[in-house]
Amino acid sequence: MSKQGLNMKFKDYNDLLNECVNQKSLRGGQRVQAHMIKTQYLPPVYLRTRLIVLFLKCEVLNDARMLFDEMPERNVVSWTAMISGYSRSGFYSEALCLFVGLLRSGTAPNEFTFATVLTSCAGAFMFEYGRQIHALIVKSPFGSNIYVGSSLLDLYAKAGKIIEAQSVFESLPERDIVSCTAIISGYAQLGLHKDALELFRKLHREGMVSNYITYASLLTALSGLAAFEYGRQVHTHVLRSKQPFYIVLQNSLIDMYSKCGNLTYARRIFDNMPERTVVSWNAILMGYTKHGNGKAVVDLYNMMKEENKVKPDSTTLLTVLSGCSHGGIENIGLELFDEMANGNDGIDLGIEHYGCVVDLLGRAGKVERALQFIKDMPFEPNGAIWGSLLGACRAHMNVAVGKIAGARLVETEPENSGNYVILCNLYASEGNWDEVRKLRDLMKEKAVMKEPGKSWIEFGHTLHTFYASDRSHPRKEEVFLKVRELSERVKEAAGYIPDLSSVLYDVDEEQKEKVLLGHSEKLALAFGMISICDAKPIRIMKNLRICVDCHNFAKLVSQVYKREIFIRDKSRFHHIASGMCSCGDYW
DNA sequence: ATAGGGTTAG
Repeated sequence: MSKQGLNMKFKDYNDLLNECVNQKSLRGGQRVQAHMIKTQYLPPVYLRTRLIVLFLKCEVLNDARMLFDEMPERNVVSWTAMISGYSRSGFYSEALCLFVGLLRSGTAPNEFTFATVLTSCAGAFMFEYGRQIHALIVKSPFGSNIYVGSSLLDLYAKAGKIIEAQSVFESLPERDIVSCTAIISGYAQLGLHKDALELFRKLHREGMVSNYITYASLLTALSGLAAFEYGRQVHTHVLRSKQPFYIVLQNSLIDMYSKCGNLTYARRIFDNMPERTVVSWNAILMGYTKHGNGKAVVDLYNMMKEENKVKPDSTTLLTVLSGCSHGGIENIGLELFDEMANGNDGIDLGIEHYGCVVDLLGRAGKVERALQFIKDMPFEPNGAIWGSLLGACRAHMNVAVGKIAGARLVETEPENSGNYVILCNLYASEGNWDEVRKLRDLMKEKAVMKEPGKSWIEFGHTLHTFYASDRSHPRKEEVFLKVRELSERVKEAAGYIPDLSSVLYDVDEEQKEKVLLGHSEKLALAFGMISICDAKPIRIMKNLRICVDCHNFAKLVSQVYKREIFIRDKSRFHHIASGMCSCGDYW
């Protein structure tokens, strides 16, 4: 800026600032600002706002805020720019505070403001506040704006109100790829994977042109369904469509393949990535964790630290600890926890990380030490912690500690029926039938019906779903006969004894066995034995944790029929072959 | 001038 620049006017400043915004030049903006001060030029609202936008773009939020606070007057664009700056950087509550300031100042928000502020509500989990803003929008002329609409439906979806989200989506005067992706991902994020997939297919038929965000959301749903064939089709399609291969999409592919049981494909994508984020590492680590491959988890974690390009986050640490536990390398896990707790990574450990240590100690049979650890830890133990300890007590038949954990669990989560089952088994093992009876009464009174158990299996490009004692499948007769046949055969050949203590209904023994044979994973297994060719392994998915009896049943089937079985339950993969399971019977 | 949807974990 030379001498003749000293009497610069609005237009000159404006041109200069536009140039700076385009080039994202912070220094340029600062020079313009200094020049204005030097020449005592008082910039109008418009130019001040341009400068704020530039600072926000360069991520110097505090400088932008200072300019904003110094403004003698503001218009809706200045407010909105500042609000969206906070929102983009994740300072949602700051953004919401400013929105309140805007309303107080008597400025009328516009469609840009509403779109931004709804995103902030979702980010800050302030759904009730979002609903109030929705009421403002209804009174405003912006209800039919597509940006406002997609932001609003996303807010409802993230609040778990999918019906409201769907109705906002349907009321949109027009649809574009963003609003379509928002509703698909809404279903996927809520675990309504089947609905997400169906909606995707419908919108696709209607001509939706997907982009990489749409595919990432779709892949979340396919991971949940473990729909391997479909997932692979999406992968090929994405490759063929020659979109730039975004990291987010590769991350979803890693997750999809590992949740479909194909770690080889997942690892191939991971290895070939030119750039990785922490999510890429977490996704592949989680894959090995769920498959019980503790060594691979630790190797990868070391590789990550050696490479030193991507910093681990708290999810990484959690996954690594959980990987050591599921992978049966308790000592290494405990060592790593000490390292983490001493702050090498500068990440605060949460109660979940301490929960992993309880798992590690419990799995190693150090149940008393686990109890002591819980007493010493800097958190108030919650249901997950006591549940983990109770699981260890069941596996190692430690009735004394089990009573303590069980008592605390019945207090903290009286509605969880699974806890009663384990506790009853423990008391039954020492013949304390009085206590068993009391617990059953308590359970009848307090426990609620959990999510119904279901299992599914991919065959002939279709997912076949089974519920407990299901009679809806077209081949049900065949399936029931096959379950009986399997049961008789493993009884004879391998001494299968149904674990009747897992059934808590008050019915006779014959009925109990019937209940056990009706479990959804046994139905899916029988269906797989009928329909899938002998050479192929059977892959079953289950929405809850597999029960002890079904686990045992599958092991014996694998032994007697010489068949490889993969079961993905809520917590991990069980790779079952020759009568043994990769989980080491601890899950 | 200012705006919406996305990947891992529990």
